Amino acid sequence: MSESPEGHSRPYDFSRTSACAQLLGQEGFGSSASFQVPHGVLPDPSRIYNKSCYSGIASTSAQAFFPFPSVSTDYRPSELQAGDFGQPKHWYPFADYTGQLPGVSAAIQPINLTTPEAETAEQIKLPEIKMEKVAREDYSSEMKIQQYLTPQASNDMAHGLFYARTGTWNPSFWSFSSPGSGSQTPSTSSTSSPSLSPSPPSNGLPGNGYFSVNTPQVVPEAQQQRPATSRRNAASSNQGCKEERETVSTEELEQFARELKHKRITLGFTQSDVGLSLGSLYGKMFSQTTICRFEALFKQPPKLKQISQSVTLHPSYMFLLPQMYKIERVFVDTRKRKRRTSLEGAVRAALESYFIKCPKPNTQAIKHISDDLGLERDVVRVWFCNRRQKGKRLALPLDEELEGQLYEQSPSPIPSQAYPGPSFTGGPPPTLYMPQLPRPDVMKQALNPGVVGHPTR
DNA sequence: ATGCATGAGTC
DNA sequence: ACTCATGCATA
Repeated sequence: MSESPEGHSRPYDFSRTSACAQLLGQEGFGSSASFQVPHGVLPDPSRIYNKSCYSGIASTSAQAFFPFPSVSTDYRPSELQAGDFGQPKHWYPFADYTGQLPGVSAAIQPINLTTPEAETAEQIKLPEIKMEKVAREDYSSEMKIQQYLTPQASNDMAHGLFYARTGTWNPSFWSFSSPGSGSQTPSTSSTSSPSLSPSPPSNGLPGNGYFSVNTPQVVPEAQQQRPATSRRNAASSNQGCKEERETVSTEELEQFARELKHKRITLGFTQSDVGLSLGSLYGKMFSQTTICRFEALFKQPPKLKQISQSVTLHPSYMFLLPQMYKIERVFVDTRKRKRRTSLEGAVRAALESYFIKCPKPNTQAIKHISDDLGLERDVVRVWFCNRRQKGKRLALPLDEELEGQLYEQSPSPIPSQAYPGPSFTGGPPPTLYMPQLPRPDVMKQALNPGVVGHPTR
């Protein structure tokens, strides 16, 4: 086996996180109708993904205070750039909003430092985070959201959540979360104040008003109870009681994931940004990995599902981020994580082969395998665990399409009788853990008994 | 995007 | 000891 070079640091890039989620939430999911993405509008994707493009102050701090107009402007930046290749480095997602065209430079400036919100942000002192890459040690698994509510936040919007700004959200999609929203017209303010210094709530900004959300406690995933019954959605019943909302349908969640992704990309944020920002909402951040899995449409774990549900139900939380963002370094990577083992192709194939024969090897079997392949027992054990997990993950989505016929009903595509060794065949063959749609390369080998006996040592 | 790892909860 | 949710590290 081989190991990866280094494996200890656990950096978390807090650099530009703060505003992100919020942005995403902000209007982003607005009119889905406008989600058309004219291909070709993104001549140079790298630009958007390139961190340098938006690592600057401008984007983050500024973004936070812009109620994007309609999504139709997505990808606008490209357009701008089209005529301004001289400034490839800066991609300002909201340039269009500001009404400034090419003069992008303007948009690049720390525009909103003058806005009330900005001040607030400063007071709360969130910020270093967003601008610079903070020391890697900043990896903290915990962050505190201290100011969930800005003082002013308040009242009128008390439970109002984001309703006020429903305009920016896609009514159809979010409606179920906004009691009053239904009646609102999406027009809103978004267009009203393109200025660089938008004013507070009243004008539709995701400003303080939204902080009224009381609540951190509303969100805790745990609380998201899901009334088995409902399938709910839209519009319904939740008069004012944001806390309990019923279950969001799968479709809605998928929709959410899609829009989240779309908006994220549109705004030039990374999955990490989203994870961190979301974290500020729930007191727990998520890794890039998790967000990635989430975006991958429903391969995500239930827990995240709940979170998305929460966000879906309480989109306004998305607005809270920037101002209250506060990360506290709780600990500085003290634990030592085992170095990641990198299994060679042949070994993997062998494991795959074993897996097919017996997805759930007992201790003895594991020992046998580890000996055979020259791997640590634990490595083998973990591999099997992960393999099973992977199998499920892959199987599930497919399941829906296939109506579960393949995985739910049949234990395994490959009869377990094949497992070599007396002690390995134990109980009934497990279900689900099947490598569906195996990658040819891997499976070919895996299915070839030959490799099994030839571990790479 | 995904492979390997960790840790909590559960059986 | 397993599942599950999630993260670090890497391809």
